[in-house]
Amino acid sequence: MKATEEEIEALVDFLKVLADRNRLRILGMLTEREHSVKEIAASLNIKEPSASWHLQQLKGLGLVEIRAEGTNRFYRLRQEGIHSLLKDLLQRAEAEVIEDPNNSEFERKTLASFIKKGKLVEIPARRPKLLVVLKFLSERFRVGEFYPEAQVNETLKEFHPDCATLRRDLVDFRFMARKNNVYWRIEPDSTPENALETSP
Amino acid sequence: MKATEEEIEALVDFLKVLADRNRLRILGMLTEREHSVKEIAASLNIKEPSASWHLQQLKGLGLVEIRAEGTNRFYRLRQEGIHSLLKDLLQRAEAEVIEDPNNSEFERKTLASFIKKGKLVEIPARRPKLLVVLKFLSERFRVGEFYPEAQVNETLKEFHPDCATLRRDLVDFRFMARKNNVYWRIEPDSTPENALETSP
DNA sequence: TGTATAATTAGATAGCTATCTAATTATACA
DNA sequence: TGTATAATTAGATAGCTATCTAATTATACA
Repeated sequence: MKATEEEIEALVDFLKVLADRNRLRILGMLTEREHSVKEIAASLNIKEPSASWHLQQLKGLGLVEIRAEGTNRFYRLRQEGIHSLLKDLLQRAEAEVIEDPNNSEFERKTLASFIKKGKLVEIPARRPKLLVVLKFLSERFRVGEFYPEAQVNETLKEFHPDCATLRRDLVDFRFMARKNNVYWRIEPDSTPENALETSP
Repeated sequence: MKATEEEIEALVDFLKVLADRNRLRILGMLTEREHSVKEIAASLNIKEPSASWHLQQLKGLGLVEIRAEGTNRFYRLRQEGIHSLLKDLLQRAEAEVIEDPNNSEFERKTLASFIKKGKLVEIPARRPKLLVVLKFLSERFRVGEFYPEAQVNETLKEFHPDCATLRRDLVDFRFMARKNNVYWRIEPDSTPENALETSP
């Protein structure tokens, strides 16, 4: 991706406005129906000037528009597209970071539940789930490269403190091979013989 | 959309990390290849501790991972999915806010160039583009409702200070009708007779 | 074992922003 | 015309965060 400086500035402006708990809640409220400033302030438990300020931020991005009625000013979402924008963001925030498009549904769910914010929360006890996690971990290494044990440990420790168990499992379940304290990743379809041929 | 409080918190955390010029630039750099902390600091023209701090923020979201090599630590994107995530966000930030899925390509482009951040940057001189903009503006009013002139002006002023010209054009090009200083939107397929029948 | 390089951690700070209260503006209505 | 209600604007401030320098940690290599 080649983003120009201008694009980055525009995106930062956009994200900065969105990256606020109360403004997201306002957008959430407005997906249902229009609301006056007073209503919004009451719902968020903030004073009216604060609500007014947030709404002006959102208006600056063109996300909301105003309808005046007496002394009230009803704010509403500018377009339904925003609806899906928010929904998408929510889903992506949780999932996209972790998902691999090649993964099956089972693999996807397993990884989603065992890997949170880049950490392995627990080494799965159940064999099928363990295999999914080991496959995922093995993909942190490149096929064709050779890794000293210390480096394997360091990489695994990023995910879980018990790198020794993970390292042993990776070898036992044939995701990685080992010789003279040097490790390498086994390609899914490679045979032990092939792997040995390329060992250091 | 019904977002739980937890979902909102997760999304805010995610957006807060992304809503930073330097972190976006780092992600941009990492879409091309892995980089050391030193390289990133040099590119962004900040000191190494600052670069390190940004990378830790990104790591906290699981967006990047580390490969150690000697005293260097090379950071790389965690997955290609992020690539498309960023690209999407960029496009959306620009376009989605404004776009209407029903619009033709021409309408989409015209609106994208004339309406920036919810403001009409200029009243188009060319007839076809003017019509697109007028259609868009007319959609700010509900069919079946009647609007006093002051309210029409206020709504139009949100887009451009010269509300008088816009109001006149809306009537001249038959997007809206007017009687006794009250305005209403004409449905695309309604005839002048129909419109008069429902006038107040 | 000592020196150099890279990175991180600790601690300080400038600048930004979400919030508040008080004042002002705008509208409705008696 | 005066009063009440809603919203915005003005001005102040607490709290957060991106940044820096200095100190520490980790690794490579002579």
